[in-house]
Amino acid sequence: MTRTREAVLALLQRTRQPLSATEIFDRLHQEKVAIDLVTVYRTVHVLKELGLVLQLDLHQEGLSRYELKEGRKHHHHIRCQICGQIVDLLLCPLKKVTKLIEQQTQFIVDDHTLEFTGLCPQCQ
Amino acid sequence: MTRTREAVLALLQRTRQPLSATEIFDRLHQEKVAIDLVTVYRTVHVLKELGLVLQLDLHQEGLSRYELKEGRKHHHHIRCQICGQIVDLLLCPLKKVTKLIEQQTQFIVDDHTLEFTGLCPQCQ
DNA sequence: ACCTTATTGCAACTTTATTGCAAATACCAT
DNA sequence: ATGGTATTTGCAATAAAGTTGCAATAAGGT
Repeated sequence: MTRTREAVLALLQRTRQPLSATEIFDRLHQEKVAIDLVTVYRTVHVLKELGLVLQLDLHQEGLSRYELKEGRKHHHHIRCQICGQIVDLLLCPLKKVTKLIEQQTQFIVDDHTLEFTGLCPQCQ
Repeated sequence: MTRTREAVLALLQRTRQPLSATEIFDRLHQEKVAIDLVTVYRTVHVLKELGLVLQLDLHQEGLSRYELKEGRKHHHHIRCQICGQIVDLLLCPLKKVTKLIEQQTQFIVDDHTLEFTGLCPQCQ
């Protein structure tokens, strides 16, 4: 664990929203932390491998976002199509469905992604 | 409707799997249909606007895929992590959940994406 | 056939992400 | 602390997906 990685981790800890690589880069530079964009990519990759961070690929965003996994329960997201705000959904209705799918398709399911989009209260 | 657009549409009609822009380009060229990659992108965009085609952004693929919407019911997908095969799931367990989310978050939900990944019968 | 409008191809460009390599930093044993 | 090894970082170059501007071509109506 280097100071650069600590800085990325600390940023993710104090940020509610899942951040993209560019956002991590920009925010750290605002805080006078010198970090290369390549290092951001490599760092989130390492943190993901270590199981500390989750990678999110939200529909039609065309980029990856990263959020802290540490101590968080399995959850999903809803994104506002106007302002881009991302809110956590502390539910998952897919346990039974997963079993049904395994029966119907003969796949072994090992993951799923679920995301909602819509209009947040402010943008309605 | 031009012959180029007909060719893309016809390809999507006879293909089971959702295709990426590059795949559409490659397959049409194999069939001696001269089409520019840019035109593929513009065509699928138009077909999407017309409501004929659905855009899929599957998790961690890093590209968009397109499938025919025409006459198909709302559905989701499961993708094999080994061979990349994509199979349709003719179910959607999210109607009640959507209402719950609208109550909890005050968002107006207008869409969702749901995708499963795992191992297909052949790759297990 | 003619004229207008929409579509296509080419080239250049944008954005997100990855790779190679040399320099800098962290870690460990002494 | 000091030195040596392995890891990490920054820079430059590159890759891949997708977009934009513009001139040339094709489509459609009268």
